[in-house]
Amino acid sequence: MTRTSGGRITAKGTRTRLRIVAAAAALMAEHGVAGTTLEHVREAGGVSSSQIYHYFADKQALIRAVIEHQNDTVVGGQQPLLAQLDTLAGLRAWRDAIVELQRRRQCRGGCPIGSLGSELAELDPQARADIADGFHRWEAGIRDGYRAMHRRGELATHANPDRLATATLAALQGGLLLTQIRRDTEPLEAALDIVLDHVGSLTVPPGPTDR
Amino acid sequence: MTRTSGGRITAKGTRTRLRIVAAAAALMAEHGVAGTTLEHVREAGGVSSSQIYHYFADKQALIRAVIEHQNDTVVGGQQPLLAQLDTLAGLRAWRDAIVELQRRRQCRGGCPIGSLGSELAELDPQARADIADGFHRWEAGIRDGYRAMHRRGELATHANPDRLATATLAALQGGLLLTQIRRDTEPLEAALDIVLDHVGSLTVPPGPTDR
DNA sequence: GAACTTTTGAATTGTCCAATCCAGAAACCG
DNA sequence: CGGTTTCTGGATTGGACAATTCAAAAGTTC
Repeated sequence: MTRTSGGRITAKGTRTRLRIVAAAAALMAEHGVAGTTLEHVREAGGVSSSQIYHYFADKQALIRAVIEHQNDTVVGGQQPLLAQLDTLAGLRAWRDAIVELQRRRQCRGGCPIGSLGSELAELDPQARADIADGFHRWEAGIRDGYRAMHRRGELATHANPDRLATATLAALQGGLLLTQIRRDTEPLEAALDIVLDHVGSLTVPPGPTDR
Repeated sequence: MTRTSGGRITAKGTRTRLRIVAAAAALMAEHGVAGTTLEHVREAGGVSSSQIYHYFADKQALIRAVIEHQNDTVVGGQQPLLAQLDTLAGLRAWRDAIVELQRRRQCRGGCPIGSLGSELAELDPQARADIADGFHRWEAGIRDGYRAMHRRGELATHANPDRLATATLAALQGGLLLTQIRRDTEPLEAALDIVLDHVGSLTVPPGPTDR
């Protein structure tokens, strides 16, 4: 997408570009944007300085490519789980998968998107907009499940699926942050559980008719 | 606290030190740690380079002083509101105050502590620990209210006040982050409301006896 | 396979910024 | 007041790192 100069790209070039972005994304997820120098990227990606500048105008352009990459990876990566978010059991499975992932990571590094957002929001307006976009896509995935439940009459009519989705994503982000800071999955679990419990309390049992 | 060399401090020195920390804290809250140079601090605080290094060993030491400062300011600053968190009305007032504050800020800058945490967690272990401490103090303030309600029998016995407090802080942090990224208080409101609604649903009405 | 374009490596430059130095002013203490 | 310590200002240094340059290698196209 972001090419320094217009023109075609060979298959090899595409691979090199991807290697750079992937390396930068991994490093930035682990050490933050400020903690990642282009020298680190060079080393981790096995590329030289001029290659980076061949594909990206400057560091800012690389950062934006990383955001795009994370948007695709994070949201795309949990697609199978998101698709099942239209039942309480699906929500619980999603919760468990996220908690388990953080546990395996030893709670290091928060959300790849959230961390970027926190670091760049007041520094680069374009980056902020790109990250907002990623969050919207993510939230949409969650929202679809709630909407389906609502449509099927499994959620109380007074429940607001869209607002519920926003709150779910917020709880996830906050839970991830606290979990990262504390090096303990407890906050993440507590944050998600309260949302799921709340959704549970809004659930209309299929057996007896309402009221 | 963090002096370069042991010795006494005059009243003037204390004021200068505070001026440096306050200026650094404000700048870092607005532009992030990486976005704040010591030159900015110098200018904003009206001090010279040597003054900063007279009171702090290096930039890292200054950052830690800023964390301490924010811990005191943020948690201490909402003490009057936190003290009233033992009723549903008090919780609502707290929620409204936070939302109103973000609105006045035009949703710029997230939580002063949370932002520092996200940026420093993987960069400086000591900073991470200090921030964890601030969160614990904050959470304790919230927890006290829930515990009081629970003790008075206003919360269902099966409710867990400590876990509720953790989830509340997580929702707040996540809400602040999304609100910062979206430049819209909606996510913050949704995140806090779902928690308050949940607490409300756990509330035992004072009139009729349980069961 | 020849002409052209894209891709790559290594060396280099320029800038920003953290950190240091030192000399003089102000404050403290007998 | 005289000696000592703390505090302050300005100028400077050193290093890290983003960004540039250029020529050679690999790849593409006809």
